[in-house]
Amino acid sequence: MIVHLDAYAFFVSVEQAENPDLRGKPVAVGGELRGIIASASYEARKFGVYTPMPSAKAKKVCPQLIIVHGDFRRYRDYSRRMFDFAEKFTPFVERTSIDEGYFDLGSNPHTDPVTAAKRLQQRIWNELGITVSLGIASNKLVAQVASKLRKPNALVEVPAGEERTFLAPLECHWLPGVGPKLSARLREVGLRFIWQIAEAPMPFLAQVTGNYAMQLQQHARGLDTREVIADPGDAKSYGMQETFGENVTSKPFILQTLHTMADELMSKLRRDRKAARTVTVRLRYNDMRDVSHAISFPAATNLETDIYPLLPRLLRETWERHTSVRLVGLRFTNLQEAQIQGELPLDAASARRTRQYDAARLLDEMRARALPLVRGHSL
DNA sequence: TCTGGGGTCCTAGGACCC
DNA sequence: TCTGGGGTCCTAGGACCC
Repeated sequence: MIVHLDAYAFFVSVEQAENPDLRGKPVAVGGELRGIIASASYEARKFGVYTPMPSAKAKKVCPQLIIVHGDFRRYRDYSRRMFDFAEKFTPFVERTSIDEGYFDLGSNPHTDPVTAAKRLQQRIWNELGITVSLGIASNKLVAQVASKLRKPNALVEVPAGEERTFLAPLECHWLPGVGPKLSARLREVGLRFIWQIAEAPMPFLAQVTGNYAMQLQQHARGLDTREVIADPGDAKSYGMQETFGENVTSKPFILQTLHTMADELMSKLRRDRKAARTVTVRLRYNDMRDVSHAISFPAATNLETDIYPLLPRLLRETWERHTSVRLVGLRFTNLQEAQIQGELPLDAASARRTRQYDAARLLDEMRARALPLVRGHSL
């Protein structure tokens, strides 16, 4: 059996665990200026605060709302401890996000999944003060839906053989992969409930959802063959984006922002001994239109000398005159293991590259050591 | 006081190769 | 000379997830 764990209002729960005064109050974690609500307490939701609602609007719907700024280091720490508990029950744990994951209890016939899940739920509450919901089913998909069905602090078990019956009466958007767009499209053609997708003739469904139709119908019938993966592997891209407090029309300012982002991302690449082959710049204009441009190198890199000259060019290609920019983003994709010293044979170019790489890494390490002394705290 | 930030995956068209 | 078809890579955009 597979268990899906879903923390309830995770960020807010962590804040409440750290500061019990916040319990029982309308609390949200979110940004101030043009930010959005990332997590809202049960009390806040009663006022109509939901995610991702603009913070400004949330404050309007619920004037007494306490908005806390997120502390992602703390959330990551709680997350790690939460999944450490799960690993005491089974080595087959797959984290899918900071507050969600699967674990497979299948192999041990002496373990009753429900009893084990209850113990885990209790333990997370006792030791972390975090409320989680758990879904138990024969596959990932059904376990995930089950865990989200009756939050908070729920434990929903779907007995083997009843997957399809369980999903049938739910509205389509409960299926993972059915977001606002597809949901609306399905409704347009009269498909409102999951049972209707399960029973729809395939040619009809294919007309509506294209190549996705087969998988969608499998899911609607409660079928899913994915396994719980203990090691999800490395990230496939590194990126950053920033929404400005006010829309920006200054190209130099945006270029400066891109440089800062590039520095940070290249540091991350080097730290993880990765290099990227593709760089993408994205602008979001004041009308919420996203425009992006990308360039690929013949070989992966993580060096300023390669990346910096590209930024003005990418910005120029993405830039539209007379339109102000609300967001700028930079992303590195097509990641590879970085080539580091000791690789043979070395031609002149790659030798220079290696020296640059070592110098850059050294600089990163020096910065990492110096910063805590300079600032009085570590990152 | 409209609409964040971190990602993944898919698609479609064009270039290019054989 | 006016033309096929398969394969791969690259780019831009978009849907979706938490």
